[in-house]
Order: sequence, then C-alpha cells, then structure tokens
Amino acid sequence: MTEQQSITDTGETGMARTYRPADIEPRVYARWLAADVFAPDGIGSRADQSKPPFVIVQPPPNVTGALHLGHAARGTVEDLMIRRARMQCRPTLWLPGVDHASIAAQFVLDGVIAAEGETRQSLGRERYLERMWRFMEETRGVIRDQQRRLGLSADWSRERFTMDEGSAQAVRTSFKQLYDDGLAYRGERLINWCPGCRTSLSDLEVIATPETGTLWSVRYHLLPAEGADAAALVSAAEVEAITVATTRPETILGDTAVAVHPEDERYRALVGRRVRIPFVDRIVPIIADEMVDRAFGTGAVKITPAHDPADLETAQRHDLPIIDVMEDDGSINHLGAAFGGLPGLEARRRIVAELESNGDLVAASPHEMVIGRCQRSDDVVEPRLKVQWFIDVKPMAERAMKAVRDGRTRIVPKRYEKVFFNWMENIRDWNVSRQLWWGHRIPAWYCPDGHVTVSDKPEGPDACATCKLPAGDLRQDEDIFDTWYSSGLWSFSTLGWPEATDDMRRYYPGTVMETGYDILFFWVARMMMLGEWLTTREPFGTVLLSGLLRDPYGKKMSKTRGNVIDPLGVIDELGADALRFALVHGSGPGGDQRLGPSQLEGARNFGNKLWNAARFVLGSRPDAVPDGPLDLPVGGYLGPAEHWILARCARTVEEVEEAYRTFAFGEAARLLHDAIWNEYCDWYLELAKVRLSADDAQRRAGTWAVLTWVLDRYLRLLHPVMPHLTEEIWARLPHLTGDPDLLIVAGWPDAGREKALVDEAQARGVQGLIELVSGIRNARSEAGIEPGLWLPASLHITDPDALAAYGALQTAVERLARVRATLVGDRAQLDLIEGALTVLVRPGEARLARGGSDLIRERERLVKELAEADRMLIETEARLADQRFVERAPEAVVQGARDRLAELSERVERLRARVTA
RNA sequence: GGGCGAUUGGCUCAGUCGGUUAGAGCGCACGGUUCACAUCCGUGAGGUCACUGGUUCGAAUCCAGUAUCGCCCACCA
Repeated sequence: MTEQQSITDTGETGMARTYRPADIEPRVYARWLAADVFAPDGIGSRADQSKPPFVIVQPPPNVTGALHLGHAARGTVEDLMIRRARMQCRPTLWLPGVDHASIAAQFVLDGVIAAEGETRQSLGRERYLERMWRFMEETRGVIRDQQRRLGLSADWSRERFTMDEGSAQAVRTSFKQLYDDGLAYRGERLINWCPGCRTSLSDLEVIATPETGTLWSVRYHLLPAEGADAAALVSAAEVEAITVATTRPETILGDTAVAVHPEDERYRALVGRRVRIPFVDRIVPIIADEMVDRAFGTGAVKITPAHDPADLETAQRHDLPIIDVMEDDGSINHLGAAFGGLPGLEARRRIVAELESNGDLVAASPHEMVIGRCQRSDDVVEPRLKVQWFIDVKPMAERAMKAVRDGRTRIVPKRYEKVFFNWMENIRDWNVSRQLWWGHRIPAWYCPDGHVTVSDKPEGPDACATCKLPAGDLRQDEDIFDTWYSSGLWSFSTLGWPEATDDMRRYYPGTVMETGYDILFFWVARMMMLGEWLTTREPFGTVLLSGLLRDPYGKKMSKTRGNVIDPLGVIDELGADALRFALVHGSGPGGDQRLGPSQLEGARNFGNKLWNAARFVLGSRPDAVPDGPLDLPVGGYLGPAEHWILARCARTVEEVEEAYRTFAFGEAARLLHDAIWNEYCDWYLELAKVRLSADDAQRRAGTWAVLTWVLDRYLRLLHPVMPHLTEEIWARLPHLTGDPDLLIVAGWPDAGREKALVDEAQARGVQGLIELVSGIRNARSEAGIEPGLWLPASLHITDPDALAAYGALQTAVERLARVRATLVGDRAQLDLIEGALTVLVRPGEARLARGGSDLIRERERLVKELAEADRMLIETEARLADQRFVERAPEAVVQGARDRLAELSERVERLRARVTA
C-alpha cells in the first residue's frame, strides 16, 4: 500500500486511518453553530430552565492582541467547564468579548502610526481616536476567529466590548454612585507618573525593579546662627554644613527642608538652623522628624515633598512648601534654575559634576535600591503631585473580604485566599485618572468656580450642581479611566446593569470566574470590590486561578526570548483537540505548567488512538445487530470481559466526575487517558475480538453493545476536553433513546447502569487473567523468545474467579499470551514438564515449553524473582512479629499483612522449588 | 523586610484520609509488518521521595528546622 493510499483509505467505516483535525474540526464547529447550542436559550439548547444556571466569567482578552498560549489555556478550561455544565442540562452562559485595554492599545497604535510617520500629538485627540476605532474594527474579529478555532463554545450572540455603550453607561452610573457615596474623590496626591506614556499609573502598574544605583552624600551649607546659643554648644567647624544623602541629586532643586531625627545627638543643636540649597539658592530650615532613620546615610535627609511620598508627609506635618521641578516628559522645569529644560538624568549628571567641582560632593557609593518602572514602557516612574480622581477602596475591600470569609466567594486553590487578604488589608486608594485618550472619559465637569459635577447621563449634566451655571459653561475632565475600572464592571455591565434586566436576575452572580493568578489584584479583587459595592452581591461564587505557561525548560514564554508556542500553529499542525488535551493534561490548580512539543505530540497521539479504537468498534459491528438505540444487553449476553470493562468504566465515570467537580481537570484528563488507552484499548478491545467472532449471535451482539456503550461513556466524559474528535466519533455511534443529534448537548453520564449490572467476581477474574497474560509475556520476553512464536503451555489457575473467567476467555488468553494452553487441575502435573519456563503469578502458575529459549536466562529471572519475594516476605514477617503493630494498627491493615504473608510464603516456596530443580 | 510555593527515575509530572511492592508520559534499551492504530504493539532498566530532627506500630504524605530554586507583596532617602 502506498503512502497516498494509506492516508486516503477510509475503509468501510468512512473514517480515515488517522484522525485529521483540519478536515474535521471546522466542520464540527459549524454544526454546533448551525444548531444554535451555545446560548443558554438557543434553539438547540436542551437546558432544563429549572436548574441553576452555570455562568462563566472570563477576563476578556485585549482587543489588539492575538491569541497566545495563555489565552488558549484559559479558554480551554472555561470551555471545558461550560461544556460539562451544558451536558448536565444546566442553562449555561459564557459571554465573550474583548477589552479596550487603553494603555496597551495606545502603545500598539502608537507603533502603527509611527510607521505611517504620525504621532499621537501630530494627529490630535479627535483624529487619534478615529484612527483607534478603525484599528479596532480591523483587529476585533481576530481574537474571535481564533477562539472559535480553538473550539470555544461561548455565546457569540452576546459578544461585548468594554468600550460599547453598555459599558459606557455602567461606567457613568457606577462612578456617579461612588461619588455620591463619598468614595470617589478628586484630590491633589502624589501619583505614579510615567514620563514615557505621559500618564499616571496605579500602584499595580508600577513594577518594583531591584537596581544598583548610587548614594551621593552632599554638603548643604548652613546660614549663620541667629542666636548665640548654638555657637556655644557646637564648634564653628561643625556648623558650617550638614551632609545629606540622596540617590536622586536632581531632586535637590525641589528641596524645601533638611530633616534629622529629634533624638540624634549629632544634629540636635542644628534643628531650627537654616541651610542654603545649592543651585536654586533656596533657604530652607533644618527640622526634626521621627521619620528619619539615624542609621541610614548621614542621618540627615533632604526633603523633596513634590517627588517623594515620605517627604510629602513630612512636609505636610511641618507645613513646608512643595515645589514640583519636573515636566510631564520627565525633564526639569523652569524652577530648576540653570538645569531647566534638561532631561532628568542629564540634569543629575551635571548636578553631580558641579557639586564635585565645588567640593560639596562628600561621597558617592554604589547602592542597592528598588526602582519603580512602568509595566508597559519600562520607564522609571516618578512620584509627582497631581490633582486627580481617586477611589477610596477600603470600604469596598471590607465587603469583598467578607464575601470570601462568608464563603459566598470561594478562591481555588485555597492558598490564594491568604494572598488576597494580605493585599486587601493593605490596600491604598486607587488612582483612576489616566492622561490618555483611548478609554472612558471621566464623567466629571467643572465650572469656572471650580465646582465639581459628576453626571451619569450620556450628554452630561444640565448645569453645575453647586452654582447652577448652565452646561455650556462647564468643562469636562480631560482624563480617562484606568482600563481596569471598566474591566472591573464586566461581570455585571455585560448583563445590562445598571438596569434591572432579566439577565441580571438570571445570570448574576456568575458561577465561576476563571483566570490566571497574575491578574488576581488587577481584575479579580477589583471586580469583587466594585461588584459587592454596586450590586450588593458578590460577582461570582468561585474564583478559579490557573498557573502560568512555561516552555519545556521552565522559562516564561516571551516573544523576546523566542520560546513562544503559537497556539494557531499547533492547531494547524496537530489540531485544536490535541492542544486542548495537552493544556488540560499538564495542568494542576494554581500551578504553573510546562508545555513543549512532546506533550503536544502525546496529546495528538492519544486523539489518534481513540479515533482508531472507534474505527475498530464501528468496523466490527456484527451483521446480526439490528439498528436500534444504544443499550446494555441483559446479563446472559455478558461475558467476564464485559463485566470487567463495565466495572472499570463505572469506576472511571465516578473518578472523572469527582475530578471535574473539584476542578482537578488535569486529573480528569489523565484518568480518561489511562482508561481509554490502558484498559479499553490494550485489554478490552483485544479480549472482545475473540468474542466478536463467536458462533452465538447474541454474544456477538452483547459484546458489541458493551464496546459501544463504554465508548459512548468515555466520549461523553472526554467531550469537554476534546470536543471535536468526540463529537465526530459520537455521530457515528448508536445513541441512547432520547439522545439529541449532537454530543455537545447530550446527557452527562453516571455509573448507575453499569454498577447495577456488573458481577464483581467475574470482573476480578478477568483482572487475574490479565496478570497471568502479563506474566507469560514477561517470561517470554526475558527468555528472548520470538514474540510471534506460539508455545505450548500448561496452566494451573488457583484463583477461583480467574478460573471461572478462563472458561469463557481461553481463546483470548491464548491469543494475547501467544500460547496453546492446556489447563491442568493439579499443580503437580505442571512439574511433569521438563525444561519449561515457569510463570508464577498471584492467580496461578504456568509452564511454557521452552522453544528456542535460553535456560540460563530463565534461571536468572527466577533467582531474581525469588530474591525479591524473599525480601518482601522477611519484611512482612518482621512487621507482623512486632506486637505493637498487631495491637495498634487497624484490623484491616493487619489482616492485609497476614494475607500477604501467606501469599508470599507460597510464592517463595514455589520459586525456590523451581530454582533448585 | 514580609509572605507563598516547589524539591519524587535522564526530563515533565501524579501520588486522596499516614497503611501491602511509590505510578504515568516522554526519553532510553531490547524485540515486533499479530487483520483499529508504527501517531502502533510487547518487555525491560532506571527512584537513599532535597537534607536533619520529631510525632507514630508505621512517614513521600503530619510537625519543626536547614538548604536550593521560583514567585508575590513592600515609600527607607
């Protein structure tokens, strides 16, 4: 058969020899769309509207982005949960959308227009925003298409955008409410300023970066004392100057005091004296303040209130002037004397040089410090004093914490609760003003007298709330909101809030909020605060936090490092289901995971394995089986192998259910992988092959019924992880009475039928035969016997269950072990065979005519087995000889040890007899 | 400075309530054209469960400490 033939050969089942995702996945997805099954009230929905809805809350991806592996991982987990809930016939809502991502989007667009020779400034606000909207239209569909290729079953009919009118109204209403509640306020505060982005940032957007800087010691000259007392206490040399330490010499220009500790003997006499600030010739006082650490630097601190939070507090305590010496771009302004107009770092260089040349630079030493950098642009963030909008989040944080304490919101894994509380307890006011253009304009208006009017109306206020000046005389705040403000409203703004809509009543609060732990504070915490405050409900019942994806070496994936895996490339090559399985299989709650080609190929191979198992099942349908619904045959048509696989199936259904229920999705995937591959394919399919060719038509039909039944169960359980493949296979199988046409809306399985039917003794018997076959294979392989060679064998089966099962499965056992077997009723008969391989397993013993084997290797194997059994026997004996163990351990454990002892004794005895024979 | 997590074969990870012989995938070695699948089948080698101490009849598992790695939070000039 040529390569071409083998690929196109679809056989009688109409299925290709390998699973081909590129053909199948888009077709399957189109069927779902056409059937309208994604929406909770879609035409194809089989939701039981009396059941509690299952609502996924998902952080919408950035509108300008492309789907990366993190998105794929998040989406897969979300989709998995929604699919399972859908199969449980709960009304399910997964509302998709994109985030306008103001600062990130501007960053991207600035790059795009730069290529066109434009800048934000050259376009101006209006044209820039027009350009942005056009850009949005181009990029907005990209993410959606990519999500669909991944197979995500979100309700696309409700797709939302954080810049749409619904969001805008939610922003206005919420802000008005927070303002009326006294939580939103406008004030002059030190904010984080990014000179590159020319906007303020919240604390979260500032990344603390350890760096080695320089600590300069600078001498400030004192003015002569006004009274005589000081001169009496200290010598003239000491009063000449005071030395301060700084890491930012350019801020000298904004100094308005020098501070020392009140109990510092070295400086006690200088408190109240005055110094001259270099370059600006400002005369400032020496003050005493507890904030000074006497042990650091020289123990004297220069106070620059406009550029340092601690200094500002000190200044306020001492009523000092506040002098801002910086422009928006980070350069020194006109207050910086000769340095005005210079970039900050250049000013620093020159100031240091001048200090050095005039002898006032006392020391310069390397200094380990932490510098705040902009999350987006990496620029050094400057503390600056600005009038902006803040939200007092403390009262909201209290409510959010209460939701967690009360158990109304559960964080999974639980260890993140601690992180959450720690952050919430130390939370500081949230600066929401951004000096950007792309985003929701702050709905605050100012009249010429400075009165503030906050309005929730789209057209703004009619008049000043204080002095009633008409709207025409009011001016709206130029700033926009922090992106995360509108994101934080997402879980309810998308349901129609502030209107009391049906959706709000039905789908709020959400069931599970799924996201990576990296945005716990940005998103989850803020959404919980805003949700609790504005809707008086917790926005979701469970927060499911996932880990980050790393490359096979544990490194973070990043474009610059070049180790990113493009999910779309994987989908093209291996299929969406393979990607999804690999992502789920390797994941644990809250833990990072590594992903590389080997995991992806493994997932692809698993899909192909299942595909081929299905191909076999479908192709082996006995002629006598009439068309009819899927059902289990009644007892008489089941053989031991059927009881075994049904017992295994029941167990798997329960274990997988438990794993899904506890968010252990990786575990669910592993359980299914093992059940399908190692039990269903490796053993049951092989055992079933013989019975499928039995003379008795009822037996053939019974076997096929079990084959299809178990496959059906596994397909249902696996569907949330590998939806396309399972849907495609399922379509070709007979269905239960009452099943829909599509697996996506078929019922979620339970193990009831199997458990009622299974004969455990028969199942155990098959387990024993599996051990026997494995033992024979092992002995053959160790002895170097050709795998294909049929050997005569004598079997003595002591386990009654295995013996009973053997009656029905002899042919299958012979085929799997590659032997022609004779069953002997008395073990002594085995010893009559000369020069044979010995197989000693729990359920019995076998002798294999040796064929071309090597007796020395056989003997080595037996000696090794004997040594191992003997070692374990001695261990067990010792344990049972310990009186304390027998007395204190639970009876079941002691009995287990006793049984084991008996088993091992017999094994050792028999092995010893064979070795010495 | 505070907090969290991890440490189990060469690699990546499971390991439930402490209880028989610590599992899997990849990789490796050996052997296979067994009529679903070479994206496959069979067999095997490979582990002082990071270290020290404690609790216990019994510890990979619980407790304390140590080491290494990773992450989060934090206004000392």
